[in-house]
Formats: sequence, C-alpha cells, structure tokens
Amino acid sequence: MALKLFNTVSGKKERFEPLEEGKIKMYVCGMTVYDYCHIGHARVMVGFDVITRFLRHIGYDVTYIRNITDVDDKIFNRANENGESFTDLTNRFIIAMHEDEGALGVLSPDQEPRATAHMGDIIAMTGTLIEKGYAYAAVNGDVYYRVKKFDGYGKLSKKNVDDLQSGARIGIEAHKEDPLDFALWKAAKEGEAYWDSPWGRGRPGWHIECSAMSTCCLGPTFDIHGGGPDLKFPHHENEIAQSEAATGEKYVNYWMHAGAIRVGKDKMSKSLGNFKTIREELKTYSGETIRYFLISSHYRSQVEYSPVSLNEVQSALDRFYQALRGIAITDLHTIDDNYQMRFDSAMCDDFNTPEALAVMFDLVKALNSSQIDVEKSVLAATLVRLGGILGILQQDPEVYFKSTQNNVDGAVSEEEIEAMITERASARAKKDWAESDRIRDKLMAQGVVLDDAKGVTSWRRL
RNA sequence: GGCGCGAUAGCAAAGCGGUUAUGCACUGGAUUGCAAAUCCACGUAGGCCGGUUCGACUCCGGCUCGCGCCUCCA
Repeated sequence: MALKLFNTVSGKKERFEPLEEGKIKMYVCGMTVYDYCHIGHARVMVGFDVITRFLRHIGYDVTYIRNITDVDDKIFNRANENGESFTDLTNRFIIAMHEDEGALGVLSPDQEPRATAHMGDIIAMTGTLIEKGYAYAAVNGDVYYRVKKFDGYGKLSKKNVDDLQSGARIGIEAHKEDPLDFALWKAAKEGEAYWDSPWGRGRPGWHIECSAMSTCCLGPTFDIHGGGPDLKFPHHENEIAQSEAATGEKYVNYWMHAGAIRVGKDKMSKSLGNFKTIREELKTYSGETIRYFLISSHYRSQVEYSPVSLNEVQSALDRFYQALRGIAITDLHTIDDNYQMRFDSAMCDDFNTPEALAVMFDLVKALNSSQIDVEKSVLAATLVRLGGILGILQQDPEVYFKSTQNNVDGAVSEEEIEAMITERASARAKKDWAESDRIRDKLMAQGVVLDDAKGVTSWRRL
C-alpha cells in the first residue's frame, strides 16, 4: 500500500519515498515555552503523534524530533514581568507542556532538543552563513540573513520576493541592508541574559535554532518537516534559506502543515487572545474527547472549536466504548484483517483520520450486531488495535464510563450509586415501578444513567 | 493590494466521473415494566453560471462568499 502525503511545497499529494529505505526522519516545530499550550498547539501535537504512530504501524523506523524553543524575546519579556529568571519560566512551562501532552495521550518524541542546549551549533551555523556571504554582522552586533542572496526564497510559502518588499511592513532596522533581511543573532540589551559569540554578547534570532537543531539531530537533509499553519511563513521559509545556504544541500523532502483551529470565524491565536488552553479545557472535557475532536477532521483542514462540537464528539466516543463494554477479549492479537486493511488504506491517503474513523464505525456496527462470542472478541480486539493507532480507545470501558472527569464537583460517589441501585433492585423485585423510577430519575439528575440488561443493572456517567 | 485554501444533507465530516460514506441530532419500529444501550427503517446533500462527457458533487473556466498568510502566533 503506497503512502501518499500532501507536500506544502508542491501543493499536492505525493507518493512518499524515504531517503533511506524503511526509515523516516521527521522534525516538527514545537513550542516557544512562555505560556500554557492551547488547542492550536494540541492540534500539532496530536496530529504528528497520530502520524508517527501510523508510520510506525506500517513498519517505518521513525525518528521523531520536536524542539523546544527556550530563548526568545517573548520569554525574556514574560520572565521580566514575572520577576523570575527566564530559565525558571521555561522550566515551569516545559513541565506544564508535558502534563498537557500526557492528558491528550501524546507519546514523547524521540528527542526534544532545547535551543539553549544548542548554542554552539547555532553560533557555528551563523558563522558559516557569514563565511558563505549569506549573512553579515551589522555594527550594532546583530547578524542578519541576506534574503535576496538566496535563490528560491518564497518557494514554500509561494511568495514573491518583490511582492513581499512592496508590501513590507517589516520594521525598518537601520542596520539592515534590506528590510527583508532577518536576524540570525541579536545583540544583548542591557541586563538581558546573553551568550558570547564572535559578534559579541547576544542571543539567537527566532529561526536559526530550528535549522541548527534539525541539522544537528537529523543531518542536513531529512524526510519530513512539520508544524502549525502560521509557521509556513516566515519561519519555515527562513529555515530553508538558512539551512540550504549553510549546508549546500536540500533541507527537507516533504513539508507538512496542520490546519488552523478556529473560534467562531477567527483563527485561534495568541495575538487575538481567543485561545483556550489545554488545561482549561481539560476541566470540562477528557483528554481523549479533545483528542478525538482533533482527529475527527483531517489534519490539514480548519476546524471550529466549540462546546457544541465537543459534546457531539463525546457522544461518538461513547458509541465506541459502548460497543467495547462487557466484551471479553480473549486474544488481543487475532484481528480482522479486512478492517485493518481498510483502515490502513484510509490512513495511507495523507492520514485521512475521518475516513479511518468511518471504517471503525462500520466495525462497531458489525460488532454490535454479532451474536457469536468468538467473532465479537476478534472485532473488539480489532477496534482496540485500530484505536491504538489513533491513540484512542485504550481505556477499560468501565473506567471510561464511570470516570468523574467530565463532571463538576460534588458528583455522587460510586458507593452511593451502588447503594441506590441495590435499593432500586428490591423495589423492582416487588414491581414497585414508581419507586424504581424515582431512584433512576434521581440518579439521572446527577448525571448517572442506568442500564438494565440481562437482569444486571450497570451505570455510567454522562 | 499580492499569494494560498475552501464551499457537501439540520450540524459535523470523507471518498468517488455512473452503485449506502460515517458520526451527532430527528422520526417510526423491534427490544424493555418503563427507560438506557443495541438493532432495523428513514435523508438523491453537494454555493452560482457555463463547458467537457453518453453521464459530474467529483474534471475545466468564470463568478460569489468564507478563511488563512503577507507582522509575533501551532
């Protein structure tokens, strides 16, 4: 089955050919750690997590690198406002990021290089760019990249250098040769943290750290580079310019970008201030529900994040767990190849998760309809296996349904629920339906639904 | 203004040149003491105008609308 993926450079789906047979080197732009991650970050984290899981499932040996940018103006500013050191700030938010990822079921990348740990590589690459004439040190201690010198600048984001210049709103820096030039190295201001360099004390510009870290971890050329939609320009465009000028080799074969998360009509973004942090949303929805929401649309399309869609998605997730509930899976390894094949073929088509989920729902219908225990076991095992590739359906259904995660404070305890069920059972034995229904309604009012099936009453929380 | 992406049933969201997407919601039936869950039944949807074709939601052109990037943003 041929893997096809959409390459931002060509603007179309391409058949994937790895640099090295059976291996994939992938780099994804991670967070700038000065605040909590929001749902937009979650889309990238979950999206590339699913991609990595699937690539491994079809047999690739994937090296997945996702960086942490821990030097940046915004970090310094925030640390300053807080009156703390910038390293205290970044360490705090790195821990928070890992917690958020864990809640969303995101597996750790193979490496998470930090910019501060690669200062030597950053300085070396900047030096190389100066030597090759692609960069220049200005008198104020800044180092700039000479954009016009790089042939093909704008190839990724489909921008024309002349258009950029005519519409340039880029701050005119007195020390730049050209307004389009961007900083590789910034001279330290009074009282700021700094690193020593051949151009004086300073810190790296925004884009160079990714060029340095990706080259360091994966070599000058690698297979896939991913990130959020707003990184295409200028970040990724600048990375290409830096890396290809420095190494003289092609930087990346396949560029992948996620679609934006919207809030109403607008893109969820820092600047608009309309973002929802992952941890804030986790108070209302489980990590699995948020994850499911994120994979219920294709990774490249825009999605609107709203309570309505989250609630809808929760019902869909319930359907999966309902199908799994009460089934004894006797053998996790025997699965139905037909569904696996349909699932794989959907995923091989540019990671079409909505199509893959449709296959899983077909499976659910077959599972719910089946009367044969062996068959049910195989189908349930298949469902769990496919879910695992998407990073969902790995909980025990009982735990899933009884979890208080989605409930506000003061939820009824399991003990109380069980006691009321016992009470109701004796009422039912006496055919006292009024009392039986009174108890059930009371539980319902507290978000607990009862199920009388085959003489046994089970319950779940809404 | 420049560049790019999109427009599918009540909502969400895919594939596909001619045969059921799928999920949520809704309605009827089966089941149940009544429910819940489940099963069965039910939706010719595809922005507008042209073109190609025996046939287009699917290909081509134009239009309209929406969104994104062009500045920090995942």
